[in-house]
Amino acid sequence: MSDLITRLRRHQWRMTPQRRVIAETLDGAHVHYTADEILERACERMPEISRATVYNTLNEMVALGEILELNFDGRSKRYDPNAEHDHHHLICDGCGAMKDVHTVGDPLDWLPGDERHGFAVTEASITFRGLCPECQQAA
Amino acid sequence: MSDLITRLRRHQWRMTPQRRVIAETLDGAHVHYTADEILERACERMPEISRATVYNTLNEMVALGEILELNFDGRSKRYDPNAEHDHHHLICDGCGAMKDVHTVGDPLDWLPGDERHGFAVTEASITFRGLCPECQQAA
DNA sequence: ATCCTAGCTTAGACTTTGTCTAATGAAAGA
DNA sequence: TCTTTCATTAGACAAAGTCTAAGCTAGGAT
Ligand SMILES: [Mn+2]
Ligand SMILES: [Mn+2]
Ligand SMILES: [Zn+2]
Ligand SMILES: [Zn+2]
Repeated sequence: MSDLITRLRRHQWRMTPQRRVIAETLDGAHVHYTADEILERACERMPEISRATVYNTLNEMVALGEILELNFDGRSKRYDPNAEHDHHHLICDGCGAMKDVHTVGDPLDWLPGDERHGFAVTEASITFRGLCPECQQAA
Repeated sequence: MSDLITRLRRHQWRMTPQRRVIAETLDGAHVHYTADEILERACERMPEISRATVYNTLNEMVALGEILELNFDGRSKRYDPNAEHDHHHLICDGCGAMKDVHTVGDPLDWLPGDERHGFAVTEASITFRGLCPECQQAA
């Protein structure tokens, strides 16, 4: 299920131990770590890995189109290995839990022509918010 | 048309010259300045105003619910005086131009029950992207 | 009109997140 | 194995925002 590494191999991209550890950290469903969380996890397996390498590698993976860079809160960016299948996000206002979600139909259809200000609109990304099951209980 | 100041008066909120200048800078449609842009504009009318006051005042206005804090690019936050009417945003990938837009219908309806992961979903915000008329010409 | 006080403003130190640099190290083809 | 090119590293730097402690002021009380 190491899908991300398989995809990365397809590019001419020197595979170093550092890059492998970072890619393995990122692999999985509903994974949306910050650079710092990735560094922390990578350090458990490779204590000498540097912060600069984590940032370099993440930025390269984004440039290759194999991971997504997300900005939800204006604090740290989050990195999403699910770059293959278009999706949106659902975030818990209580604990920050974050899920990949899919809408019924194409969000571009929800923006009528007279609301487009002459733009050629090509993309829409949606952030849904609410309370996860655990946080609903707590409330 | 100084709508924001009118709204701010309704809260118990000491009206200082600094706060008035910041509120006046923010007033208007399709205004989405960064804190730094607001500081720059405020300084034209009140050169001694401090960066800390701009940040303090913006955070208070957000807490009062009279302006919105927006995060698009993971760089600086933007502040939106249009907090009364629900809306979304359309951004030009070329020049960064940003428009308020309205969808046909309620975005919460586009998220089916089996995509909600048990969350109580209360809000959706959409960022549309594309090219503005000027940037389409340039391309 | 003056006083008083809670709360506002200020400069600048500090924090967080991320980028850059220049020296060293190592992957991969010849 | 050798070589070249690209990757890694520590630490300096930068941008955006928060915090602190000292002085100032808006607006109510007298
Ligand atoms: Mn995702
Ligand atoms: Mn807006
Ligand atoms: Zn939660
Ligand atoms: Zn444009």
